[in-house]
Parts: sequence; C-alpha cells; structure tokens
Amino acid sequence: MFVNQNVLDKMMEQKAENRVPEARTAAPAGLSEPHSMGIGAVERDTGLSKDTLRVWERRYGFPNPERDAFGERAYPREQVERLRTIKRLMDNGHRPGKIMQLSLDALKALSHEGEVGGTRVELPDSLARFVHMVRSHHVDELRRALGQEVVRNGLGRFVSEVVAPLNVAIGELWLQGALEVFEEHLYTESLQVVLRNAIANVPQSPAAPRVLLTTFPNEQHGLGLLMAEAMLVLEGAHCISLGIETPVWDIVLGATSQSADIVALSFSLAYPAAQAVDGLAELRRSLPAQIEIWAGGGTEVLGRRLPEGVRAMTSLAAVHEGVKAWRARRAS
Amino acid sequence: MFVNQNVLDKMMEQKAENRVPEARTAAPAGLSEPHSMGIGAVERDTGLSKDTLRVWERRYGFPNPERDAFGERAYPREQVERLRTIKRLMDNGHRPGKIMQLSLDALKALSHEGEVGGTRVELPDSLARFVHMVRSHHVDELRRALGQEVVRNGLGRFVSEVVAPLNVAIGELWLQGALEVFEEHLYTESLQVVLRNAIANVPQSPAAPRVLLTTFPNEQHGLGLLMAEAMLVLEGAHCISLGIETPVWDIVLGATSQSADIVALSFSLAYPAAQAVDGLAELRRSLPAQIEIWAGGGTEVLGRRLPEGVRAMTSLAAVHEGVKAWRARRAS
DNA sequence: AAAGTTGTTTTGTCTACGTCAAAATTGGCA
DNA sequence: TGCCAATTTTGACGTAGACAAAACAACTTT
Repeated sequence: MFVNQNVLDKMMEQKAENRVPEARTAAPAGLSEPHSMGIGAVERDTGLSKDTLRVWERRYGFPNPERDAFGERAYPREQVERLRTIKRLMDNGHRPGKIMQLSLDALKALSHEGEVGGTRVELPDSLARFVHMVRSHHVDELRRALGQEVVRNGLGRFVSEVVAPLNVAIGELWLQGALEVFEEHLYTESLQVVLRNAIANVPQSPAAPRVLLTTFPNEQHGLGLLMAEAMLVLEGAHCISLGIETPVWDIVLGATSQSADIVALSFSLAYPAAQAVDGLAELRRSLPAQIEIWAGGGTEVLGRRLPEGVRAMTSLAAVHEGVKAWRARRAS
Repeated sequence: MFVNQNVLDKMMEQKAENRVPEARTAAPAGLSEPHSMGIGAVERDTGLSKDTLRVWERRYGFPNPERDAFGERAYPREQVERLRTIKRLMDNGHRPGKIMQLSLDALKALSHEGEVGGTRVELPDSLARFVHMVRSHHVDELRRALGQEVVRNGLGRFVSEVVAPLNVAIGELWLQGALEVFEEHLYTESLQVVLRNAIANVPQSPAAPRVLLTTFPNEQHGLGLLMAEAMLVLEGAHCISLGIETPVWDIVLGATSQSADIVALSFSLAYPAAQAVDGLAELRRSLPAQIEIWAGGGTEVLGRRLPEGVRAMTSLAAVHEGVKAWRARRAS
C-alpha cells in the first residue's frame, strides 16, 4: 500500500516552509556549535558503531574525518549529516558500497526512488489530518484527536481503519527522509498511550483463548503488538504481553508457565524473512503441539514459506476469524 | 523505522544465546542451555565496554573466557556473574585493579560492607508479596495488586515506596541470575501498564514547566522514564515523552520544537558512565542555555562527574524539590 | 515463470596490541 | 590535618588483518 504522492508532497513542502527548526541546516538559535565531533559522539548520533565507522573510512574513503591535535578523528558536521542520510538509506535496503560514493543529489534522488509507478491508495483527509499533527509537533492535539477517534469508531475499527493506514503513511514519510527521528518517536509514543489506554478499558474476562504476545529479538517494533493485542482483547481473548524482543527459549518458558493456548508473534516489514522463518521453526519445535503459533504483521513478506504448524494472520481483520476458528476447533 | 545499530547487534547476539533455564523452572522437554556468551552480550549485560573487557583480560587475567571454534571469546556464565558483581562494586567506588583478583567470598564481603552491622535490609512483606507473584508468574494477580496499591497510597507514594524498592529487589535477583528473561519481561510489562494507566488518570494541565523525557541511545530501560513522568505529572508539570533511545541531536530538535523548559534523561545502573557524561556534555553544548537538563536514575554512579549545567535528580523524591526550585527560579 | 542450488562478493564484527590523557592514589611537606 | 606534585591506574582511541554471515548473481530444476 502506498500513500498518495500528492498528499505527501504537500506535506514535505510544508516542512520546508514553516515551523520545523529546519534542523539540519539551521540549528536552534544562537548556538556556537563545534565544527566537529569525536568518534564516540558520532556513534551515538548515527547509530553506527565505531568499528563500522573506521572500516568504512578504510574501505570507501568515507567518512573522511580530520584529525585533532592528538591524532584522533574529528568528524565535520556535514559528514555526520551525510552519515545519517546513508544510514537511513541502508535501513531501506541500500548497501553501503553502492551509495557511499554518491553525491548528495544522488542520495536525495535515491530517497524518492520507490515512488514511481506502483499502486497507490489515497490517503483520506481524515488521516492526513493526523499526519499533519505529527509534522507540526502538536502532540496533545494528536493524542486528543486519536482518543476521540477511538470513541467515535470503536477500538476495532480504529485499529484497522486508522492506525494501520496511518502507520503506512508515516513509514512512507520516514522512508523518504521527510521525518525526523524525534517526530517518529512522538508519533509512536502518542499512539502507544492511546492504544494502551483503550485496551485497558476493555473488560478483561478470564476467558479462553489465552494468548501470549511478543516479538523476536531484533524486532523492536511494539506498535504491531499493541494493535494485535487490541484486536484479540476485543474478541474476548485473554492477553499476556511480554513486550518486545523475547528470546525463543523464554517464549517457550513463558507460554508453558502461563498455560497459553496461542503464542502470537508480530513482525515488521523490515524484519529479515530468513530470521523470522528460522525463529518460527525453532519455536514450533520447542513448543508443545497443543499450543498454537500465530504470526502477523509483515506476513506478506514471509509468504507461504511459513513453517508447518504456524498460522499466518494476514490482516488485523483475520484475527476475528482466527479466534472463531480456534474456538470451533477447541469445542470439537 | 529508526534502529540503533548497536542495539540491533546486541539483540542478535541475545538471540543466539538464549538464557539459562534456572533450576527451579521446569524446562520443557529436551532443550539445552548454552553455557557461555559472546563479548557483545556481556557488554550489554554488564555495561562494561568490549574494550574494557579485553583490556582487563590482558592486564589482570580476568575475565578469562574460553574460545569458541573461531577463536572468539566465550564467557562462561559464572564469569559473567562475577563481572556483574565487580561492576557493582566499582559503581560503589572500588577500583578494578584491587578487586579483580579477590575470591568470590571476599567480593561478597565487600558487597555487604556498606550494610552496617549486618543489617541486611529485609524486604518488607508488603513488597516480598509482589516479588513472589513475579516468580510464580501470577501476572493478573500482580497487576491487580499493583493497581490496588496505587489507589491505596496514591501515585506518588506508590512510585517512590513500592516501585522503586521493587525495582531494586528485582534487579538484585537479576544480578544473581535468579530471574528468567521472560519473568523480567512480565514484571516490566505489568508495571508499565499500571503506571501508564495511573499517569493517564492524572489531570493534565497545560502548565509549566514543560518537560521532555527520553533516554540516550543504547539505554533501553523505559521504566525509569515512566516513574519520572509519574512524579513530574504529579507536580503539575507538562510531560512530553519521546520514549527511549533518542539521539542527542533529536533531543535538541524535540526540546526546541516543543518549547520544553526541561529535558529529563533517565539512566539505568548498567549504562556506561563515560557515555552518559559525554552525552550529557554534548547535549548541554547543543541546547539553548535556558533549557535545563535533569539527569536521574543511575546518577549515584555518575556522582560528581556530571557536566556543568546538568542537574542531578538523586532520588524520585527530589523531583518535588526540583520542580519547586524551578518555579522559584522562573518567578524571579 | 517460480523455486532451489551454487559460487562470489560484500560487509560488519572480532582479534591483537600500542599509545596516551584524564582520573585516582600516593607521598612529601607546610 | 590540608594541600600540591609525582606516580600509578584506567579506559578510550589508533592501526591493521582475518573471517563468517549475509546479500547477491548466475545457474539449474520443477
């Protein structure tokens, strides 16, 4: 699913025009920024390890830091900037060797590469509204508006008709480098507050099925988990969430100790398919047969390669059918 | 979305070496536990950098990891535990060269040194109750009991008198290797639900000060953040949380765009002190002078090394005084 | 065409050891 | 005892090479 390009374009223009301290280029007023940073600071800022930074320099000639009086690397601002761009492109599947030498313009072009052709879905105004709130940093307004939406449509429709497409739209923007990290954080945090609050307000019955929710290590995306929990709770399931990044072994321990009927795993699109399949297979091997495994999220990617004995939740709506089917199986 | 590379790597390692099933947990059939960890995993677990681990080995002969088939360090479990103890002692002011050679008994003796007259502070029954619920995996009961405690004592006392000491107790167990990963996850998740719910129920006024909360990259512990948020909200502050792991630069952007008065950072004990100090210094340099920086959590560790212009919140109770003092400063 | 299988790059992490400034400790002296 | 200088101690950073795992490309098979 892609977001209507025009909408996105408008939003990006907006960014350039008003509000945001057009960060990169114009830092907040009156700061005497040092022109260079040490390798430790760059590691913190870019998320690239010291080892990686050094090995890139050795191999590709970039970054190309100056040296201070003690012979230590001093990275100029603009190189750090460039590193951040490169990091973002790599998160999008580009490889360092290919893009390291490119010009700034070429890098920018790459950001917009995927936008040509393909099927696009209109982002209705009702959703564009929220995106705009994120980009203008109106957190309170955003939170309030999302909360209202829950009340208006009910949690189920809120999740599948608002949150899901909104996630796609935000992801698109992120892909294009049109979102700052902190804007993404603001969005995630707001949604988390709203969803958790909504979930807490659904009366929990100690009914079956008992579902243990979590993600594999390396999967930090917790929103999908919350969305799944919301849908499951609505179906009258009893949810126990372990949060994100639980090692397989601990999933097994958790599921057995909690007498779970189902273990639900959530995957983001970026999660390496091979790792997911391997993990699921190992989990299936380690888990008693009567405990089901449900996988949801980026399952389109996993496709039909899913191991035997793992059920794919292809959409949030499928959860309803899934629970119904489980109850039918259990009854017999 | 944004993924910190270091975190990512560490997670991958975590996957590779699933945690040990403790003796008391009935292990489901036929899974074996790995008995050693890679250097990256040890770094994450102990907060000691890879460099430090290697240099200790060279200088003091400890740790003394085995090597796997590829010649890479494989730290046996008991050595990791010893490292954790040593780290804790160092946080208390001891120096590596002195304590590295000591026997396990000597280390234990040192640990209990501060607890004068063998007055091992017993965990009151009121708290032991909760610990027991975690260890017996009674999540629902735990959640209900915690919720009741909030109502009974009020959020403020709940945080400082229940959550804080409970965290210490759980941390203690973790240190001793007496807790499974999934048990820790259950605890964290339960507490998160209760705290978030309680925070949501405090009437938010758009009053000053406006506080931006987050942690530095590599600091994944969000509970401290939530506790701080709870205390701040109770003082009538307006909180905007960015969640965990925000790069310094994005903290700056976030703080300015949100017109924050204060940026609050939370540190766990395991967070490398050097990194914290560096990051705080850089943040102080990049942030307009009128925006204050408050650091809380493992500040005992940071001690007097804190950079100029950073306020230490030495305890949760200090938040009350802090806000009061801020208002006084602002008034004048 | 889609799905395996193989061989070839690419890439990041690890090893090892050297250097050095900042912090902590010690010793000397008022 | 208190203070300053000399002396350890300590961890971050520097270099360079090795290598497994992942990603890719070029095939073959269904």
